[in-house]
Amino acid sequence: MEESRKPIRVTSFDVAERAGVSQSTVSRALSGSSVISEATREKVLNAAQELGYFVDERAARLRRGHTGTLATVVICKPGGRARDVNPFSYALLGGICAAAAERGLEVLVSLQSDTDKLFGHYVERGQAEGMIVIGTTANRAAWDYFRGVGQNTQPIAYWGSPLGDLDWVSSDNEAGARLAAEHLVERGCKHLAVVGSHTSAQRQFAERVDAFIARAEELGATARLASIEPGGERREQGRMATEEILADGKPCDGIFAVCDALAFGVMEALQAAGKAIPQDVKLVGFDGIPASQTTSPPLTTIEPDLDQAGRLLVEAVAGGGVAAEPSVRRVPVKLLVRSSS
Amino acid sequence: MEESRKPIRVTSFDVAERAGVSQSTVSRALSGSSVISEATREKVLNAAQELGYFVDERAARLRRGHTGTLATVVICKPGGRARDVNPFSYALLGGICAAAAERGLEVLVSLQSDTDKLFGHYVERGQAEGMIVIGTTANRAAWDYFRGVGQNTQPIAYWGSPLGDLDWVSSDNEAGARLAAEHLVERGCKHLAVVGSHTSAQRQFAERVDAFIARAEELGATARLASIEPGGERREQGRMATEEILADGKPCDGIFAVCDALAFGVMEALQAAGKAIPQDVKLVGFDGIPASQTTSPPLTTIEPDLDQAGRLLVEAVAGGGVAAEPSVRRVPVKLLVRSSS
DNA sequence: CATAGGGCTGCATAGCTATTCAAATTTGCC
DNA sequence: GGCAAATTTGAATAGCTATGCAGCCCTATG
Repeated sequence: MEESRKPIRVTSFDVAERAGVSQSTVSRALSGSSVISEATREKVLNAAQELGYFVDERAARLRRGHTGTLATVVICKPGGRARDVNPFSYALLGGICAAAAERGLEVLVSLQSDTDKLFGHYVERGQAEGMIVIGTTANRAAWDYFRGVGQNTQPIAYWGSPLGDLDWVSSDNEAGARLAAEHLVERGCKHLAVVGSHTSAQRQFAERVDAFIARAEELGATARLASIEPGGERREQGRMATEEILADGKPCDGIFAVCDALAFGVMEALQAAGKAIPQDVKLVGFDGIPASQTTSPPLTTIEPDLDQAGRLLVEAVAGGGVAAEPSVRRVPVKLLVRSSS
Repeated sequence: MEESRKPIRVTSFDVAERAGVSQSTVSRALSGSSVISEATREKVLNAAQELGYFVDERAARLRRGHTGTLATVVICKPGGRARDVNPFSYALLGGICAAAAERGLEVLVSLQSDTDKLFGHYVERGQAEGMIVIGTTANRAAWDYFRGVGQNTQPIAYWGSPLGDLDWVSSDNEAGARLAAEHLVERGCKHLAVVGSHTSAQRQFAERVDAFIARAEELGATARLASIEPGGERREQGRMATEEILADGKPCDGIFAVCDALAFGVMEALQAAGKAIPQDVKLVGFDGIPASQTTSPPLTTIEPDLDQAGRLLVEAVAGGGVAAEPSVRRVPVKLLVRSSS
């Protein structure tokens, strides 16, 4: 019963015949070429409409030599479920899709984690004109692989790599951390702590830590770093770092967690120790993920503009002036004041 | 300075020449055809490697007549930011990507909200062999549009439509609601309430409500529906419905919110009224979004398996036996017991 | 040794569009 | 009215691959 499976495509020749013109004219009329007279264009448009014609992108792309597509790779935790992907990555992906749509580009998405199945040759295969690689996971092998891909595939942009020197676009970590410090001091904190780390593998975190401490001291507060243990879950890391802060006896009335997931752990530890938030200790996070709204109290946080982030990434890949400005582009951030501070 | 921009592609002819065979042999060797001898395949593979050859998918797809691609449309709130897209939609998208990858398919993603820019003719344009349309937003015009698209575009599957009769795949609402009822009764609740609605536009919710009430009564508990006001934010809807429950004087020691976002509002209202969770009132949500972990107390919820959901959606579109089983496929759910119950 | 048959490979082509170049038509102007 | 210029259209082709068909070579069998 493979009967009516005859996908006889309506081609531009069919449209041409019906409109009484040539195939070239159809092509030009439909792609909006200005050399076609209005009368002819109308005829063609009608014929196309009546026949239910759509341009065959397969052929068009072969002929044009490009696809108008951007490949986006999301690097995730190996063996994870769809639910385990960081909500931040998803939201950033959303920003990329929106920005690409603004420029009339399609987006090809691929979640990659299994180190033995990595693939990044979309440009070489003619499936896309550029690549964006994002993630929040320290899947070293995967990032290394895509750094390698980037050597050959020119139009490429990264976000969130743990490799330190790879990102083209990132949150404005300095501005965000300064906002956090200013906010906490303004709220009356004198003795601050920042939960984060200062390794080269986490340049994002390091930038936040440095800027926070610098700004806090500038404003006359003390500020110390509570380093997280490498490996393990963020929440757990936050909890442990906080316990350390509480244990060493030094006063602490304000904490900046360099990402929201850490802040959740901080909150847990503080509340377990009987500290009231924000009365005893004020808390600020970073990233503005959705879950930061539902904590109790809701978490004050630094929110990068992910639509803007998407735009910068897409522009870096599809735009013209990439080479002109090889420095890291910074995405503006906003202080979201909620009840934890 | 447009000098060295000469994208002289390495073609299969180049590989053929280098390997000393014909282009057809190259094509066959690289696509794993079994008629090629091992010796020849090796020669070809080496030549391809040395030349850095990649198949030009543009040409291959034109020739083959198909693309191995699935278009996925995420319907969102008009005018929203990337952050405003429901985390559930994102996670489901992740499940779809994973499932597609399992079957060797590419995924083309597009977020759509602006009613005047809707587009769903990826199949007709030869960009994909099928479509998946998902969302959690009652963007009527958008859903209507894609229902129309589905009339002509055969391989299509939907999730989350408010149109009532459109979905091909959905959570196992009945099983989930029953689990919730059983759990609450088991925990000692006698007087239950369900926060949700019973309109045809929200078939998902209605199914959960019905199954919950039926199962609760079966187990000897009372159960009543607290309807949410149409329109407005979920959290707010949950808050208001809960206030109603508390106001009418009837006893209530357990609440089932038909989605997590509603549950957040319920929690807020309960705590504002001085009710302790879970001591005074136990609470269960539905969806298992990440934010349900960070509430205080963490929310017990019904979690659909989104990887499985992705598989069912992809199978519905790419698999063989679609027509054979036109009924709605149900995605298994799991009770996630946390401290709110 | 002759022949059949199986295993591999090459030739030629189709798939549909965008675009170059030349041709045809119309317009403008004296 | 006639000619140059401007506008609009058409014919032909390239883009690269996958595949049907035919042919080649080598082995096995009688």
